[in-house]
Amino acid sequence: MVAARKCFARNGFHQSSIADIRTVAGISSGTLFHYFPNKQALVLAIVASEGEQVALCLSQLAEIADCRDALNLLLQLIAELAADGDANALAIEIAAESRRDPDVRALAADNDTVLREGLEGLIRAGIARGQVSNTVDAALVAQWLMSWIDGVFSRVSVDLAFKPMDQLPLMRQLLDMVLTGGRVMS
Amino acid sequence: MVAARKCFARNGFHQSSIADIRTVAGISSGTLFHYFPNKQALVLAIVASEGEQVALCLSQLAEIADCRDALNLLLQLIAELAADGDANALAIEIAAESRRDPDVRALAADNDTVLREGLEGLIRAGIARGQVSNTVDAALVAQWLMSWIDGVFSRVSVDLAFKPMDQLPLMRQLLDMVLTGGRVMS
Amino acid sequence: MVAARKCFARNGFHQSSIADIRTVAGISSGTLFHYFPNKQALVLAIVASEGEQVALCLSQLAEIADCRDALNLLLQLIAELAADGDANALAIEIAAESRRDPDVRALAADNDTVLREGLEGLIRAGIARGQVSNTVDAALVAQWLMSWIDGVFSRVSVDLAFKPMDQLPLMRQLLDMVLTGGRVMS
Amino acid sequence: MVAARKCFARNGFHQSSIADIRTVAGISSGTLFHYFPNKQALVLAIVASEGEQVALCLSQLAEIADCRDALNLLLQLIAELAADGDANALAIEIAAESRRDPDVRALAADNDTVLREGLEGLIRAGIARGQVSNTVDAALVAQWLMSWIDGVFSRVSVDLAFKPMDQLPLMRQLLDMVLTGGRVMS
DNA sequence: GATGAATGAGATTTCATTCAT
DNA sequence: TATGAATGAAATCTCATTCAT
Repeated sequence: MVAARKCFARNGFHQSSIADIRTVAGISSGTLFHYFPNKQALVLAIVASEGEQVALCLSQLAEIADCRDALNLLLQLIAELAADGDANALAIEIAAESRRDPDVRALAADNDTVLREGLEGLIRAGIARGQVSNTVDAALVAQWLMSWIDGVFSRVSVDLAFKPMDQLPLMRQLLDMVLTGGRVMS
Repeated sequence: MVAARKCFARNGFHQSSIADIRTVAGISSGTLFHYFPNKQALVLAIVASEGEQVALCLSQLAEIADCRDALNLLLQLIAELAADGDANALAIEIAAESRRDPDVRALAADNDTVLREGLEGLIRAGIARGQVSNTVDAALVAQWLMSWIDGVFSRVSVDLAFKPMDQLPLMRQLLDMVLTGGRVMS
Repeated sequence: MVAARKCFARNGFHQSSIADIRTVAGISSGTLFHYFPNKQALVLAIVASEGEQVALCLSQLAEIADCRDALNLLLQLIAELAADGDANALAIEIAAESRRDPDVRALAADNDTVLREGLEGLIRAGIARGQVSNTVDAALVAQWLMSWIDGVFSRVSVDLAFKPMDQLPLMRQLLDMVLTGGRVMS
Repeated sequence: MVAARKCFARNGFHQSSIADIRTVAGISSGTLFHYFPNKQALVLAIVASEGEQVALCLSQLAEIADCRDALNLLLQLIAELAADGDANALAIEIAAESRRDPDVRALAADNDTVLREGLEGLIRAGIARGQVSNTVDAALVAQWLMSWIDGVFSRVSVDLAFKPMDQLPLMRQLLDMVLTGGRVMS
């Protein structure tokens, strides 16, 4: 499955033939279909594993006492992950594939919901603990962060000059301001 | 070709067969290949036409006297465009295809550069006219806006509950703050 | 399609690969699938063409003035057809395939009904014209003849020593007796 | 193997995969191939077991004192067996497979010969005992009965409205007449 | 210019069979 | 004996592209 990941990241789901994958994996086609009933199952397995990583990452962030620290760390993790070619490529492949395969879409939407609700949860926890202004609309801010996250992944892929890390200071200040509430809220 | 656009938006570049396209277009395969030497040319033509729309849009924005008005309008146009299913789908298809086909990537990168430099130009013009703080890093802000734009397109596609328009007030305030300079700059 | 017939008769539907058929037909696989969307369609086309032959044959028999002459001729035609290797082989293949593929079964059942009702019609016409005893149960006799017809096809295939023609005199006498009515009816 | 029988009857020899059979049998493929060297051996074993049943049935019929009683009983047994879905399906599968696999054909032909010669033997015994006219051509009548038997199996499979039992009275009268000799012989 | 029949390489998937454990 | 992971040949079907008409 690690081989499939590599192939898919490099060439995309539909441009990676079963022959490519089995060659990289060093197994026969029969063996491949012994473990995965069809190519879609392979794709779904990879989407699911991405989801597990998201969940794992969120559970670690949730243990950080200060909500702002947690979110700042998240921004940094995203910037790092976006710079990882394979992770980035897979994210875009999954987005594209979601448009066609309803099963992929469902799984990807689950992953997405986990992340978004995780962010929302972090913010709410921050409000509860008094670390974030109680005028903040947690759902809206979570959506805003999700846009940025998706955007960073996209940018890295499209614009070779884009360095996620360069965006961090600006985003941190904006996030700080948003969480502080004040004039910024809708 | 409007038929190809429809097919590509609906099913993706690789899932739309020539047969699909020629059926929707109501022409024979021979005729199709008379106008486009191969399938890739069809894809490139569509990517190019997207680019023309971007350029057209920017030229109109450049004529607006107040840089902030222009950028606010841009935010709104993006929010509207992202909500258009076909435009959104095509954007994602192009992003995915760019990862494999260098010709597509080159063309898409050109489109991207046009937009990014257009934004940067708007901001610089704003600085020159004194509408934007001269402490603002135009390139950085343009990149930040590009992230958000890409992110909004992505969000619409992934999260059915996401409404681009809901994000506008927040983004407008943030943009305003960023352009005003002050503490926000890196 | 004549090539497919040959292959199917020789090796059966599932033992004839597309490659076999296209080789015999002297065309490429692409061409084959240009005319038939899939292998099943090829099978169905052949089953349908068998049905047309049955209908044609029956329409000719229906024009014979004497019902007994018509039925006697039918017995002879069956005996001749059963001796034709390809026709015989196809009949058995169709019977076997009908057990699995509902579409084939439906078409084969149609063919079968046409023949059975044709026989019944011949007998009823004979009764109407006074050529056959009006104590005869036309449906039952038609069923009996159908059994014999199927049986002859089967026998030829299983028992190399079986000569359909040798059975004709016996069957003609039995048929004559049945149609004459008398003690024989149920 | 009872599981294989079930699968073969339901789906046919070539449509039943080894995986199907071993699942129904509740054993592993390794175990299956421990007992049967290959799939063909499984088919042959089933064909052979059919033959044993035929032989058993005949030996019981041979013990009946009156030849006509024995043959009448046989007609009834056939009508009952033909109505048994699995037995019927297998008979057709064997007929179809015989056309391709010489080993199957040889075994099936043996079974067939046993039955035909058994019938012939019953009739000859009847002649010897004076229960059947000595003008009767035993071989020919046996062939005629075999045709009917095969035909009944085929009819049941093709024509859902066909009830073997309905045919019995007619066949019994015809058989009676044939065995009595007289005008009916060739 | 327009057509659509023909091509054939290549894709996914199945399945009988083997063999190390 | 029993297992089931591994094999790889072969099957069906797709599709971008060509070219004679």
